[in-house]
Amino acid sequence: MGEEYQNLWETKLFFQNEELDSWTLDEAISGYYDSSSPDGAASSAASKNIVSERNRRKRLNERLFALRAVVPNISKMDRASIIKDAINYIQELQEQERGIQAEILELESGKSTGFDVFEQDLPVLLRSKKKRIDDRCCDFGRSRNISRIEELELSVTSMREKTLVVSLTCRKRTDTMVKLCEVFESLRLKIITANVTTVSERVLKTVFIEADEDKDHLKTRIETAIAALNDPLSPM
Amino acid sequence: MGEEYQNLWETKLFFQNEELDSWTLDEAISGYYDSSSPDGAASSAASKNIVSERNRRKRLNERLFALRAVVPNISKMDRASIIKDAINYIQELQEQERGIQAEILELESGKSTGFDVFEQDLPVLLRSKKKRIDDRCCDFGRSRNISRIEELELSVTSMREKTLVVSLTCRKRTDTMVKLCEVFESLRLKIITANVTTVSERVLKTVFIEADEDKDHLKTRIETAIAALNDPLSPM
DNA sequence: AGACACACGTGATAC
DNA sequence: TGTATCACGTGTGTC
Repeated sequence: MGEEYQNLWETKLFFQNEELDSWTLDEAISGYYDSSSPDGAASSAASKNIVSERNRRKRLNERLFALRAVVPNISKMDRASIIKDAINYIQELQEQERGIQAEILELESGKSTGFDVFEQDLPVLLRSKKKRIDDRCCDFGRSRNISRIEELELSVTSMREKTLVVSLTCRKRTDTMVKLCEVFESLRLKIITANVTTVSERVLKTVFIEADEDKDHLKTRIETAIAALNDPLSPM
Repeated sequence: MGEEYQNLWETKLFFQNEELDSWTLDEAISGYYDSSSPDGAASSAASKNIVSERNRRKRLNERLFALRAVVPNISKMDRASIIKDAINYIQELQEQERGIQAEILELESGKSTGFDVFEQDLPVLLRSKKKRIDDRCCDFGRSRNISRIEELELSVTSMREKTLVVSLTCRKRTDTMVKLCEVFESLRLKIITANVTTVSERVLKTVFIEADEDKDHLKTRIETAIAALNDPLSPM
């Protein structure tokens, strides 16, 4: 079905090119369409235009053909479908690139050889006491930059239909994990599973989300939410 | 120069769409070109064809526009140039992908100090390929020491009455996480909460346990269980 | 002027 | 049958 259609199209292109190669161009034009122009100059110009336009179409088809060649899994051989599939393919590759760049960023930022123990390993009781101490520190630090989300690295990748993966790292400050959880609480997301870990003075959080939302859109939402948390007084 | 050309083209498209939106289509056709067709049916068919063709061109231009949008560093706004740049861009991305695949292969087989990536952060395409590599490694390693618990670091701390915290790390091999879970299953512990994460080719596991058991005793139990898993043939 | 790029309408053709 | 796509020649516009 689609296969025959492809063959048809290429056959058409083939004949077109064959005409151009085998015939003298002026002959082809004059023999085809000489109902007008007793004037020789005008005829020449018209034929020039015709052959030029023909070459232009030929080039465009060749490029379209080449585009189809570099895109795998082309469904239909439509002109529009070719471009559409190319767009989708480019977007896939771009997603890959972004994810991997984010990973490399993480890789470079958190190059700590040894790995220390995690705050989350502290027992709940101790942590509550610790929190009270932190709160006192917070009273001092509210006007400073304690309890902010610092050195954030955020990447949102779409896994498959309806599933997004948010993976972020930031400096480990007091209540950073709590603040992160509050941020994701405020976004009202459909969280499939989430994981928060701290290692080498940084917090790593990974969240699987079920959503139709665009990944870039979600990313900006998270960024704005974190920005609002970092600076609650700013116009939001 | 190229900028004005772009604007020109988009203006043309704009007018084209405006015509389609503001006029009645049949009016547009008949008012434009009514030199033929005294027959009403034929005229209708012709106009249908005309509007259909117009929509087709419109769609194609939209797709071409979208293609231009996803391709960065577009030099000229030519139709042909757009497609050409898209092809070049795709080929660049494909090269990048190959390089990164090689990196991942190294990363997977060798030791990387830094801190890499959650496996789930890898894009889907790469993951499928990666999985195939993993499977191959598995086939080679089954008879050797793959799927063992290697380079284990284990600590058991008693938190307060009746609560122990096990925190361990080991190399990340195939099925390491599964094996770890099996170990803790076999110990019949009363697990409050557990967390497994992989970072920098290592697996980190933290388990909160409710037990009266002595922490050193639990530690030796875990060690022997892991030893038994690593060498099932030994007298256990 | 000439070269180039585009949109348009039209007929042919395949499903 | 009608509804898709396509190539073609042509007119129009810009550089």
